[in-house]
Amino acid sequence: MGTTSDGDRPWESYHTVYTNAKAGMDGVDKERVQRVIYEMSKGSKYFENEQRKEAFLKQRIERMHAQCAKLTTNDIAHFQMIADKRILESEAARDLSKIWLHSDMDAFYAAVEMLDNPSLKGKPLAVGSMSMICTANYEARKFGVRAAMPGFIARKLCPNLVFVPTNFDKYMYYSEMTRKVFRRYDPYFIATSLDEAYLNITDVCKERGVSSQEVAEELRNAIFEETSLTCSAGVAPNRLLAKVCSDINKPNGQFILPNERKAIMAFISSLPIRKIGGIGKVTEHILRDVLGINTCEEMLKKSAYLCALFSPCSIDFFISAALGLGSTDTPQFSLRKSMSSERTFSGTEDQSLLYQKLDEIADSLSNDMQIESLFGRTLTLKLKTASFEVRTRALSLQKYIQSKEDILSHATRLLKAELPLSLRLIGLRMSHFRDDKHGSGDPMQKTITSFIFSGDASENVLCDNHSAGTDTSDDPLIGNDLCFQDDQNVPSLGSRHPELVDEQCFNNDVDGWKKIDGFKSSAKTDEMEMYSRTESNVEVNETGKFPDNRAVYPSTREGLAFWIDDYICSLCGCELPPSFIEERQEHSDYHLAEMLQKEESTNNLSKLMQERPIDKGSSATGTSRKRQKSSPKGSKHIPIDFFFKRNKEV
DNA sequence: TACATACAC
DNA sequence: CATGGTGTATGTA
Repeated sequence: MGTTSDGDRPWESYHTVYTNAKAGMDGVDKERVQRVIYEMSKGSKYFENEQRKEAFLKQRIERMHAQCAKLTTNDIAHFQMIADKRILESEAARDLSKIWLHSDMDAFYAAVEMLDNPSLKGKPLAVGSMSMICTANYEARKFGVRAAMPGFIARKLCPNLVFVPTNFDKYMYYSEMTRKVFRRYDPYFIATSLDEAYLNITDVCKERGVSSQEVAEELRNAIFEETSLTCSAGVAPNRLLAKVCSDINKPNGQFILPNERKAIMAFISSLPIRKIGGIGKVTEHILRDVLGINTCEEMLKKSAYLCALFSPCSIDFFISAALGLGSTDTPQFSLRKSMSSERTFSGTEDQSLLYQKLDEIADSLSNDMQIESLFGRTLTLKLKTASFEVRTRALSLQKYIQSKEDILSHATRLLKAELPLSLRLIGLRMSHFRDDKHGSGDPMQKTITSFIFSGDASENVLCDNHSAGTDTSDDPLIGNDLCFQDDQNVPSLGSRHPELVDEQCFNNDVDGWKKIDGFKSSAKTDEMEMYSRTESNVEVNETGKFPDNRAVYPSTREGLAFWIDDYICSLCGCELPPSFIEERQEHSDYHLAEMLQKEESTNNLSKLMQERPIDKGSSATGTSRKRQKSSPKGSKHIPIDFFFKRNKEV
């Protein structure tokens, strides 16, 4: 490893996240792309920081290498026994009884923009700004333009690149249309972002006596007919594999992996580990440089070394993935663990300016917390220096806070201790939320939430989703351990009683939601859509930002197709059994009132929000937790509680 | 608890 | 000119 050819071809040693091949990048002149990226980056503060990080990674790799070199034959035999045991245990837990479909929209944001403005068709398009691109269409990808790449570099690669700023309200509108289709195949589908979702199609296949391939074709056709957008799908016995499969024939394609161990092993064996969700640039680098691992098959072969170098958690993740195992259950919902707000600005050391930024961020965070009725007791200040170094400073309080004043006073103290500094980003995060059963009010809120959630997560509203489950989301970490993520672990958890929910697991798959994005894919990424705030935010927050979606796009709400299948609210996804007649009426009234209010105060949303923490139910994403609030007044009577499983809250 | 990392999207 | 924002998990001290 060392210095490859830094002298002759320096660009080869500058590795960025967006230089990996993804879907649509086949005919790209990779060397030219790499060279342009290097030339445009060289000498910048960002570049220097990347070099510094690479140097640390190199040291870490060398340490691990040395650790391997010290292993004796005996050590290796010992670790091999441990590895073999884990492999047997994991294999014994293999579940081939489910059929999961992962749906991934093709270049989602860019596709929506082209649909909205047909004159963009055929032109290379990037959604985002000169600083950052969220998604590029396939025309642009031919030039090496990709999500997560700064716009000014993309323009160098493709001088005729057309830029369109993000319009999240549009993406949410189209995303909702796709979710209406998903719901017909799996009412409990898991939306991980605006453009991705996991559907358990086991029952659909069984009940209709059709193959998973037919279901995938039908679903993709339905999405195309109803949205004029294309998507790719992957079908496999678990979510981890389904996700990998949806990338195989992208765009506008599908790949079905049968529920047969032999087929799975043949598929996974030659699969580059980087294709697996949870294995990112760093983990890939470490496994390749330290152990020569590039594929899942090699990961199994080197399992003894993995056991010698990583934590149990990480080992389980690696072994599971190498065997093609993954989560097969539908996760329960989980509660939000933190909420944050951060902003990048042109670097400055002007303290009054920095305190002003802090004020804005505290205000933003406080507003978001009010929307979900959250009170937290740990505040974390995040700083990024002008040289891109990131620092965090945390403080835990005795009492739970939410107001801008409380947040700002503590944040100011934290910041003051760090100055003087030249900064380019300031962020605030609150965590350790009050469990409050009713922090704000209605005791029922939570309950309801849970309900809601059940639906799919995502989407809707309230829900949060996220968490629970498993899959992918998280990642493992690397270091020396990573944890696994998904599946594997999950199996056990999954098998527990869903009723109690455990939440332990969390996250994962589901999560997507929050972010917005859509990105996806291909190997790593395709689009990234960044954004952030949850969908809900969008709705709510939009306030300031967008004009109110509904006014522009008839979102679901306007359609008022309130009760899907007679029990699922089409606006927020909440489920109320048919017998809850009164409650449903109230719930409908709530949405109606909400819409009316919004219209009245289209421009005052922010104010509105502050006054009523309620959030409109809608939002989606949010994670759970308090979000619930949404329930409208309906809560009055409703003992709905017992319908949900309630979790713990943490 | 505090902080740093990795990762997803 | 110019390299994002939100959330979760884990390791380590």
